[in-house]
Amino acid sequence: MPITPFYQRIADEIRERIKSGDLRPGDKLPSTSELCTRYGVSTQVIRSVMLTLRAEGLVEGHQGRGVYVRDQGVTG
Amino acid sequence: MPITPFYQRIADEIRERIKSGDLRPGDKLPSTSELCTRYGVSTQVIRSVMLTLRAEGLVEGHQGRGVYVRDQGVTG
DNA sequence: CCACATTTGTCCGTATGTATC
DNA sequence: AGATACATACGGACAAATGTG
Repeated sequence: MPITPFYQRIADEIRERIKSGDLRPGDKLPSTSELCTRYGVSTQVIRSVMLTLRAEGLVEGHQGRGVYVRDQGVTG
Repeated sequence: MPITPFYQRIADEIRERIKSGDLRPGDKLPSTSELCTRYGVSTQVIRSVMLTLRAEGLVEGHQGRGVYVRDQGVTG
């Protein structure tokens, strides 16, 4: 049984929080440094998480503001 | 007008090649080091490209073998 | 089965740019 | 002007799977 890498576990957790409604559209995710501290990983791992979640259309990042949960099922 | 980052340009190019049929399901993409040399970027950039393309379901990587174009529209 | 090269996967540390507050 | 915060990129290191000889 393969071990799950950090970036995937974190992505899974955030994805589940979004799908379960714990995190709703418009909600702001914790900052990158906050997530780094919380999970004990580097910024690269968090970047991988956000890259994945963005590609899936679940979140969108804004420089200087933060990363926000998108309205699910909305592409524009 | 924003400049397009490397990882996004490379991802766009590969994505277009897949959607246009230039790269077909089952085709093997060039190796990571090959792409690094070709585009003059680091492995991290290529990793970001593959992470994005994988999240989009366009390709799938296999350790020791390579990255292959997936049958589009097939989830399993 | 073992040794080796190849290739993808994962992670760390650091630096710089740009946008927001 | 400064602090905060996301975005991009480089370099280095090690693990795991595969194919070849």
